[in-house]
Amino acid sequence: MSETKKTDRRMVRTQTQLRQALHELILEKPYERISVQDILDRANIGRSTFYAHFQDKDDLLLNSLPEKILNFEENSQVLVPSLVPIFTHAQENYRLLRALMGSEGIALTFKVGQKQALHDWLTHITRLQGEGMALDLPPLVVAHYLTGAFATLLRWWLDEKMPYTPEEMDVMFRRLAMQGLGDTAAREAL
Amino acid sequence: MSETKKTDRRMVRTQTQLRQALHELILEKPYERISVQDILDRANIGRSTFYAHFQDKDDLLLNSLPEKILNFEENSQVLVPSLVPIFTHAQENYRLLRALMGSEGIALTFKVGQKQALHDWLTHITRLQGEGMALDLPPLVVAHYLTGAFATLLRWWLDEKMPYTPEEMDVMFRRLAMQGLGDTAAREAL
Amino acid sequence: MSETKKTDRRMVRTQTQLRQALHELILEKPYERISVQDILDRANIGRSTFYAHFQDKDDLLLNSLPEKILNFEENSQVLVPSLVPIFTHAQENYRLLRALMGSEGIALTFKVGQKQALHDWLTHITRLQGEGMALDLPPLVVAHYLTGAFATLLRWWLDEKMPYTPEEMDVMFRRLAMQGLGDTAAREAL
Amino acid sequence: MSETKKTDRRMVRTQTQLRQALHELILEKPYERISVQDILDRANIGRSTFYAHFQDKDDLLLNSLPEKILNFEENSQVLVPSLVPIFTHAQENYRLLRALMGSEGIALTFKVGQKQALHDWLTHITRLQGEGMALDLPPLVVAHYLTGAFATLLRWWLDEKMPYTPEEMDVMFRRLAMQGLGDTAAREAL
DNA sequence: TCCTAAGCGAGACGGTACGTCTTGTCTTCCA
DNA sequence: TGGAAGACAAGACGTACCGTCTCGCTTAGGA
Repeated sequence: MSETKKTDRRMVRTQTQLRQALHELILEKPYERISVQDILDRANIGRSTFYAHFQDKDDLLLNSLPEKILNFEENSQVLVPSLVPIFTHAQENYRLLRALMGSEGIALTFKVGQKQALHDWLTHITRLQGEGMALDLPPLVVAHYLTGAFATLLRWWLDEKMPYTPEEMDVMFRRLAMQGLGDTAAREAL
Repeated sequence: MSETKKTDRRMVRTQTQLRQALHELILEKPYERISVQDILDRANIGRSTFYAHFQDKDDLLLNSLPEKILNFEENSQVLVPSLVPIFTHAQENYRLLRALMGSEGIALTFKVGQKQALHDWLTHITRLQGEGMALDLPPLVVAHYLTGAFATLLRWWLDEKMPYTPEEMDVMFRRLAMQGLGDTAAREAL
Repeated sequence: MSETKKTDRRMVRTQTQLRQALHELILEKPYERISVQDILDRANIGRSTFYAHFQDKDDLLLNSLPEKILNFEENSQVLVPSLVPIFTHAQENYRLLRALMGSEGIALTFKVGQKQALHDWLTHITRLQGEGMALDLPPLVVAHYLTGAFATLLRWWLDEKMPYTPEEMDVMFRRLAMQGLGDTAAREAL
Repeated sequence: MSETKKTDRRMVRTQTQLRQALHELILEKPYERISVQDILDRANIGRSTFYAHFQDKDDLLLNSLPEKILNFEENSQVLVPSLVPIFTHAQENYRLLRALMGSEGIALTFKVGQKQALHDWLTHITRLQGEGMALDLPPLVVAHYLTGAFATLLRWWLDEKMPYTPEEMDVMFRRLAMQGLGDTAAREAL
């Protein structure tokens, strides 16, 4: 039943070439300084073909990146699920992500990823609430708090050349998220 | 000792005009679509003059914004000081910040602000540690965690047209930071 | 002996559709702004099919136009034969020719037509000379002179929406060609 | 009181460079195959600068050519003034005109030149009529007839590498224009 | 009647040029 | 003498076409 036409395969190939070319270029020079023409030259692709497939250099970038940067396993009762897979995934794409650091490319990537993560987390929290979990803070606030903290930590971790293992990061993050700083440090009331 | 020459005053005036022009334009159209020429036309300033004062459109923007988005009072023993002044400050600049939302302008602004906040917070934490506070997590991790969460919440708050008062935001944030979600929600171990 | 295969008929049909489509489009917009794609869309013809039949848009145009714009009756002893049939012919194709006016299309058409006319006229003159006619000017000069004058007049006549009848045009042209302006106007020597 | 500003001189220089570059390129390859980019590269001129001065490659061409291809001395009582200066002028620009031959460039040039010539000739004829000259043909017809014949002859003359001297061409043309072919060849009435 | 080759539509593709836009530099003019 | 004005080089952008090509579908005409 494989309905893949020859034409489709050609298009997939074209897109792959473009993605590949962009990846290579990202490793070579700052994302901002990569022009569409650079990509075309590298991929041996015509200009119009590029614009037939992608809107933008940015569009291609997003299409080029791992589909799901964040990937929640959605059946647990835990409010903050393990983030090990995510850190591991980032680790696997380390070279590319690192090369994007500091450029608009990384901002774009994280913007999209964070949005996705936010949505997932919000859905998760809402579901748990529906299943009877008590939560005396607005879910939106919690979700933004968590994703913001997480995205920033992830970014820092990559920036600093991954100074901890994914497991260590996960433990630290969940510790902060679940217990806060109170046990450790605070001696005053708020 | 007042060494303010005529020339200086003129230069201040020029810069003010440019700032003002940018502010107006930000309220009119997306930051990305504002060209240097737009600013020059609005301010009745010559091109070379602009580049004599600022490197960039971005440079002008950063110069145009409230100097300190984040401003810590640095004498308390509290790990998470009150954030009310910051929310209030943002509230006062609401129109401008709102207009920047979604554009690269806000990314830039927050990038700078967050960096500043990170530095302040880190200094603060380190000082407390020096004064004997126990903290079993790396200060860098904590500082990034907190600033990331805070910046994201602030951004969301502005995006959503400030659905809570500065005081409410402050309470919620500190609650999450100090106690985490554990009391509320978690019933399982990690 | 009719060797017309079905296949041939199919091809004729395709070419006719293309010609027809071009004609329609010429009446709708300037020739330069008609793209091959426009023609294909109008004719419901595939791109490759077009290029199997014609080299060019121009090729199609020339193929689309009345084969002989100029048509000499070749037996007379008159140096300048009646041009009435030509004007009449142009009159019949008036709408199309008019629509082409001002565009490269008309230039192309007249270029081809004038070339044909030149050749015919030159042959004609040479034949007359061979039959004993005295002519103290180079035939090439005379032929270019006449065709140039004629083509320009024809063009003007179409441009001006045919302000005279074909017969009037013919009389005036032959008058100028045979007698020049001398009788009328010149009082000085050259 | 020479009011030529420095800025003006700079602009003149830019335009001259562009003209010069186009001239050179025309001598090297067909006009159609010269791209704007070619001109820019040759002239060391920026793209935007080009479009600030000229609409088009064509615009530049027309600006590049001798201002007046046809130049009537307007005080004589002669219906067909001497064309020697024009042929001579063409002769001086022979290389350039020759290189343009066959391309759209020459079509454009002659189109503009012929239009100018037509206007001048028409004015001339009309003036003579006003001064009492009898002319039993419509001036428009005469003017188109003459300019058409002349332009075609000029083109042919250049095409054929100037087989006659300007004086010879002038004599032949005026002979044809003033006396027609009648004396020579015609034995029949119209 | 079947089967094979040609005509054909559809449209992806590489390539080229276009005219627009913006940037940052540089030169000239003017107060 | 320093700021205003603005010409300029540079070069990326997204659009429009072009002519080539590959692919299957349809169909005619010979076996």
